[in-house]
Amino acid sequence: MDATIVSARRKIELYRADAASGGLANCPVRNVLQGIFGKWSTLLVMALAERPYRFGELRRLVPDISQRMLTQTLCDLQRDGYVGREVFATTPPSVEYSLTDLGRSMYDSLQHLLMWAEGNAGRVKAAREAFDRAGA
Amino acid sequence: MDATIVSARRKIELYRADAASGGLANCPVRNVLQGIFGKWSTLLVMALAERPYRFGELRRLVPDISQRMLTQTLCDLQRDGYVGREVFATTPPSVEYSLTDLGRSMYDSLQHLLMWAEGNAGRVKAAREAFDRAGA
DNA sequence: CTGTATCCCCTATGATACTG
DNA sequence: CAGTATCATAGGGGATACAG
Repeated sequence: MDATIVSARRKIELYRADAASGGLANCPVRNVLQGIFGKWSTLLVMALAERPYRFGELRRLVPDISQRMLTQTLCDLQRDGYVGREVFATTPPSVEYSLTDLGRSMYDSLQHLLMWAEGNAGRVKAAREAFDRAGA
Repeated sequence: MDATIVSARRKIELYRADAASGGLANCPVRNVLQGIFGKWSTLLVMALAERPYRFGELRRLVPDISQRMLTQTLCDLQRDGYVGREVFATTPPSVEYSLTDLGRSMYDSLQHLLMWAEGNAGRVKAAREAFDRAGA
């Protein structure tokens, strides 16, 4: 039984840790993951890992996002401690967002998966197409 | 400009790669991530990383999941090439699910984030509570 | 420029019942 | 045992208009 397998079992337990007290919805690991994998969260964290951005800059950088979701996602990331928000009393006012140390730390771990996704997107796509062909 | 920053910029570009052709929904990296971060996907991959499981075993292991979502999530994971499905012609029939090489490879990269989440769930929780206190 | 406030819709998820 | 089919629902997400 190697380290990977042991680790997997431990994580299942953690994932299910609070199953007794209200179901998996209260699981701490799951709570963290849900904050990271919103539709826009990962993309914004990636952007802010590059450098701080202002609100409008982010909007231009990610043209698909609605203003509502940009505000909301940034607020969620700030609430989880990944993103810091600094207001400058210019006229008109400007707001700068940046990764906190916690956010940077999280991003370091997230990167492994991002790189994997980047390198294996073709394989996954091929698997999907093969599966769909077989079904049809 | 260190490797992390360069890498971040590259990923943003990849994330947005197909923005022209139908929006970020067609982004290859995003497509992969969405398959991994469904509500139950990660948990099932973690379980199957430990050892192969039969359908009923998984259901008992994850009592919160509905039968419908267990079937559907397993099917999605199979479609993406992460999970293999083997039918045994016993009576009554039994079906065994296991991670493929692709699934194992993906899980190796996912693990970094899972370990981070496990080790930092407390920090994130504290950040949320501080944020909510300030707002209230 | 940086947000809030509404309204609306659609998809992911769940509950339940039925089948090979 | 291992699914399918059907119906119902909540909430994530978008469009638009307004505000400090």
